[in-house]
Amino acid sequence: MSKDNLELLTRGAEEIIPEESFLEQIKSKKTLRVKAGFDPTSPDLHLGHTVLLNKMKIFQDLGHEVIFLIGDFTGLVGDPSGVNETRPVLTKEQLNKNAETYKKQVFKILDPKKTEIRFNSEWMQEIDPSEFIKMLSSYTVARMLERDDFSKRYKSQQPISIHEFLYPILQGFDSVKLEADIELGGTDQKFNLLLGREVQKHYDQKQQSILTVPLLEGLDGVKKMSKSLGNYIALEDSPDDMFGKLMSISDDLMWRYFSLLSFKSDQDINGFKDEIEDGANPRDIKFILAEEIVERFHPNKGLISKENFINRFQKGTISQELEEIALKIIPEEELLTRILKESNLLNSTSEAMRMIKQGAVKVNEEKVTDTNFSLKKGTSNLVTIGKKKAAKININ
RNA sequence: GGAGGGGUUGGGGAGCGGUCAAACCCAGCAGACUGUAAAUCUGCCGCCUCGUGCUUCGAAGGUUCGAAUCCUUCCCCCUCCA
Repeated sequence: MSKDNLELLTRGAEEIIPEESFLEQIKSKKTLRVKAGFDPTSPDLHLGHTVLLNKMKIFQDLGHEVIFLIGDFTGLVGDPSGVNETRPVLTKEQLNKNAETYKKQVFKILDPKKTEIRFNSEWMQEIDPSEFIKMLSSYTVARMLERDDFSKRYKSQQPISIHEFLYPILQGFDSVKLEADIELGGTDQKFNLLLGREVQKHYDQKQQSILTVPLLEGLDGVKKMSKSLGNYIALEDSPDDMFGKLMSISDDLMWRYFSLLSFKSDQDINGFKDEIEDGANPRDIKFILAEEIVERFHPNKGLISKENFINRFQKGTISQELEEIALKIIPEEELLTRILKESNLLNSTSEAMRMIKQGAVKVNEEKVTDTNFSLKKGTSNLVTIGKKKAAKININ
């Protein structure tokens, strides 16, 4: 194992525990079993997930066995990490559906031929009660309560369901079954990952090392990227959407994204920083980031989406791929306010009234100021609302 | 099982008989500025036929000239005691 490879593996990692045994494992040239678990709770993968997936890919490229574990059984329990209340339990059908979507998406990053996909229901469903008890005896309530979110909830008398204690242990048991040498996870998983070591020890197995990666901040730059917060970039987003969202992040956040998402070398990234110091426009550097990321998930679309972006925002013109809306009206002409609502560009005529009053609406490049403005039957009009919404509306 | 507290417009949270479409904060949206942003400033932020119009404050009734505010019943949440 060369020094470069080690750097690749540890770059961007938050913590490696215990560091010594990790280094030993890497240097041993043995093929390692590297596990990362995913809760099949959210059907869409976003860039936040890719921080971990990229790390898995690196292990994979270096010849290690990467196990993509789908926690279809533990999903029934619900991971209490970082949550201050009991999570709702998902139905079996929901879990299965989500798992399928996961599989489809991870191979945008991982090499399908080198990835071992496993479901923990595989062994959890078979487990017999005495084995189950043995497993649960691997950890104590007191130690479980050491965990931050549990202790907070316990102290503030918030409910903690018994089954929530099971989750970390089950996850640890997965490591036993898979004979994991290394487990990867987000920083919020630290407790669970460490507990895996305890469970392995309980089963007289060699303890895994753990490597945690930071949680990627979402578009707002503050909260972690998540679907429920709406600050995410999904792998399934269109190239233009993806590019636009990436360009909308703050300059500060750009560096975070560079280090966690880009495959550019530290040297390159530092070079970019120098360029900006020397007066380069940070926007142009952000272009590089956006293009790389879009290109990764939509091959050959990076440059096109960049051009679309420039056309749309920089030159103030609208890209060619406009949404076309056909609208039928009965009278000879119809109020623009109603048309905006009918076309679903806006939610209500009240909103349309406001937009017009605020000078946000343009028809065929002309700003509309009159709330009684109408469009005639048989015409085709380019309507824009603010900077983000635009459509060609054909009225018949 | 017993005793209290509460459900307000996306979230948080005021209001506690008229001046309430409902303070304030956050989120969101628009305009200005700019380097796409961010930050900042300004405005908006229930619905429509845009008017001293209409429908909202857990639900249904009731008292009143008038209710988010008072009464009754119901539903739901929380805390404390057991």
